[in-house]
Amino acid sequence: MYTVSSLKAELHERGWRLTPQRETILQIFQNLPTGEHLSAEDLHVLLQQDGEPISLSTIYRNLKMMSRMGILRELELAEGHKHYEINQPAPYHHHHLICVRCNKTTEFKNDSILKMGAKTAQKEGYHLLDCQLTIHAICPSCQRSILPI
Amino acid sequence: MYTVSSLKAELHERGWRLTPQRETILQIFQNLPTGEHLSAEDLHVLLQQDGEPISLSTIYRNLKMMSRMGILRELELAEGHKHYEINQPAPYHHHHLICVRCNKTTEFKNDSILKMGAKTAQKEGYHLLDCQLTIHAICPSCQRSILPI
DNA sequence: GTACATAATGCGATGCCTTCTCAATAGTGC
DNA sequence: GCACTATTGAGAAGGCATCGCATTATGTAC
Ligand SMILES: [Mn+2]
Ligand SMILES: [Mn+2]
Ligand SMILES: [Zn+2]
Ligand SMILES: [Zn+2]
Repeated sequence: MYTVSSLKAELHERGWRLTPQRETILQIFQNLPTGEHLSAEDLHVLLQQDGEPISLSTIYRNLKMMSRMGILRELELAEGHKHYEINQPAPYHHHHLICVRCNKTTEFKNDSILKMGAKTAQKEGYHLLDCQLTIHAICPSCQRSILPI
Repeated sequence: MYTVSSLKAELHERGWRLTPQRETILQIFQNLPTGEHLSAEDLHVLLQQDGEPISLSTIYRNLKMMSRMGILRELELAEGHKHYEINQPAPYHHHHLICVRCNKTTEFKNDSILKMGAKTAQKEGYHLLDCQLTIHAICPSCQRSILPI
């Protein structure tokens, strides 16, 4: 599991700083129940409720930074905004099946996909950050409904 | 290959109509060279240059509709806006390796991923539209540069 | 071919997620 | 503690995408 001290070490490597805001954000995602994903706005509200508010600007900046570092995963689960979750290695690593109509999201695991992704990145000389299989589909419930699009 | 008449048939099934604009958009994507992806704005400019302009609203509406039908794929290749390409079955089906710093995109094929995706969707009773493995990484060139984030 | 019902288009206005600007604050190394 | 400068917070700004509505035009029935 990624720790606060390893975050600090990685930040310092690049001449960056560990702030209470970054520590808080990391801890929120580390303790997030399986299957839950947070948007920037979700996180903002959650932190306000917890009594340790962080400005939306700072949240956006750090979600982006931590994704670029490979600590978080940036997911497109719904239209219009991103969702985030902690990026974990196998066997916790997983993928998403999304209904394009109701946005219902189901997680599933498949070890071989991460292996293939890592292999592909390595073959091209890339430094892997995240590997996500996203299945866009229509769920059984929405197939029965006669809603447009 | 998906044809104009099959588009017409699918639209009619739902009580929708085939318009010259929809036909044009489909043909643009069918003739797009391998590895090219278009944003809504790209498509808008391209059509204006070709002398058959289509309003941006109509482009947005139809890109979304055709993605929801499984005709096009909606891709997150860069920050801030979506890219589209035609959705093809094996052996043309492919995936994307993206550098998060310079947005360089490389396509790669892997038949087993689509098979796994189709299997997962089927097992859950979902109607598959698209299955995309996206690898976020840092390309060799960007690894050498000392750019922030 | 004509007429009708209504889906689709085009235009501008609007919405909303995200980024930007910049003064104030606060980590880090010495 | 001090200097340096990365980071934060607040509001303004940007930009992709959607909405509302009058107008146009497709598909169907006659
Ligand atoms: Mn997840
Ligand atoms: Mn492609
Ligand atoms: Zn659904
Ligand atoms: Zn790069």
